[in-house]
Amino acid sequence: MYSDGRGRPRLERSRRPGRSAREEILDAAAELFTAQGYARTSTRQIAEAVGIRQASLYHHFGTKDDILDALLWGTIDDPLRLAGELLTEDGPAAPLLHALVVFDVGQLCTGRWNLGALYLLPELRTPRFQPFRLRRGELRDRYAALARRVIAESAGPDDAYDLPFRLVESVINRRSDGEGRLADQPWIIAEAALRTLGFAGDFAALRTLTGQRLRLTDKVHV
Amino acid sequence: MYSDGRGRPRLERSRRPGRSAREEILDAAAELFTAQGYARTSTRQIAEAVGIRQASLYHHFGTKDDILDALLWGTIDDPLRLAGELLTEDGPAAPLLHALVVFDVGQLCTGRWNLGALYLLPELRTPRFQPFRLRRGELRDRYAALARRVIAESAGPDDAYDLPFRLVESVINRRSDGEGRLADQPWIIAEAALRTLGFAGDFAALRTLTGQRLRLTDKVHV
DNA sequence: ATTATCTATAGATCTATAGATAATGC
DNA sequence: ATTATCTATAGATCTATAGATAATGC
Repeated sequence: MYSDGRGRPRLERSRRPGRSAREEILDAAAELFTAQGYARTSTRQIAEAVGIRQASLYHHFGTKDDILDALLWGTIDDPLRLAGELLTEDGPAAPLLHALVVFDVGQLCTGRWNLGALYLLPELRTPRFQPFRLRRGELRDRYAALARRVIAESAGPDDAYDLPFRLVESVINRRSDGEGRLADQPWIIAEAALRTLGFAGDFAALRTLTGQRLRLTDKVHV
Repeated sequence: MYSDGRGRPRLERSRRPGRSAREEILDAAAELFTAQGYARTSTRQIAEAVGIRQASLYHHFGTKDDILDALLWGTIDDPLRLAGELLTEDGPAAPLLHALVVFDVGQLCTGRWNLGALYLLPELRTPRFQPFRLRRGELRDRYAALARRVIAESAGPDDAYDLPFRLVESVINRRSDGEGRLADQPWIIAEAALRTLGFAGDFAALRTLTGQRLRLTDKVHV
């Protein structure tokens, strides 16, 4: 890896966290894209937020949409892998879905920027981002698979299988609207997701179970 | 009202529904803004979709964002008024919230375009659209007021008051993702909203009640 | 006279490329 | 030699305005 002190010096001191110029750019772009949207954010604005010249961005990213693409992929890996692991487990599905929701909402709520807002950008509907859309569709499918198991166990409504995923998405809007204590959201949403599926078991027990499980996987994954 | 056959003739025949040029423009802009977003839709594209020249738009709207503004206000009036009326009613709150959700989701699902997607545009966070944001905040507050009544009646979770509104919003994403039978959504979401509040009553009875109520208000409002 | 369109364009962007420059590494 | 920055700019937009034109209404 080259990057430390190589190349012509910048005119300004860096203003961003991140070990490399690439990370600085991603941090600045994340702030601007989530706040203003993609189209309204110019490459000049991103460069200014980093403390470099507009053209210098193109040493690290080939095009503007490569920056958005890099941000998007960074958000999907962890929940997708966790969902895949949980699906392989036997036994009651409610604790599995509970843990997935708590983890995913936690990630959406605690990030430095509201990266989930990137999923709402109209640019994502263009062909450029189809690979990402497909990958996110896989995550939605895994939510649905877990949800169907919970419905079967709880004799819940057959048509509710998509709601847990949608409830998780809803925290993006909530965070954009600047509402509520975000720290509570994972537990609120996880409980609500199970309720929509007809689950009426012991939520307090689920909370402790999920707490244990995520502390465990924390060490492995995060 | 002047407009029929007055003014210089267009070069092309109109391609859009709508009695006035203004309505044609709004229809074209609705299609393009919901599909591509606001920033990526040029005034030239809108004009082409109508069958007029780009500059002719400015006879009907002062600026591009006046077009978006007009679309937004057209979506909020009916649900806001219905929510206000329902809040004045006494008796159990569950049927009131049920009716509001069914109506609102129905409107979001059956429109010619997915107008709810306009709420997700990053441009809405600019000061230009603050009046609209405030108005939509009122609708959210009315949902929350009804939800709190349902929670009190059902001994549900105190922190779930925002979820019905968020579940209604979720059909926007669902429709954007092109998923599921939209005709079912009002009933699915209304039931789910009540479940998140701890309501465990007779959903079949609620469906018939809401059916009657909305057929009634249909005659008055829609 | 009034209205709704048209043509033409000013002025302000914005992305990406070309090529120079100032560091470090070998 | 390699790297990361810089300066300068081409080329392609896009919004909104100015002013002409072709209808109808009075």
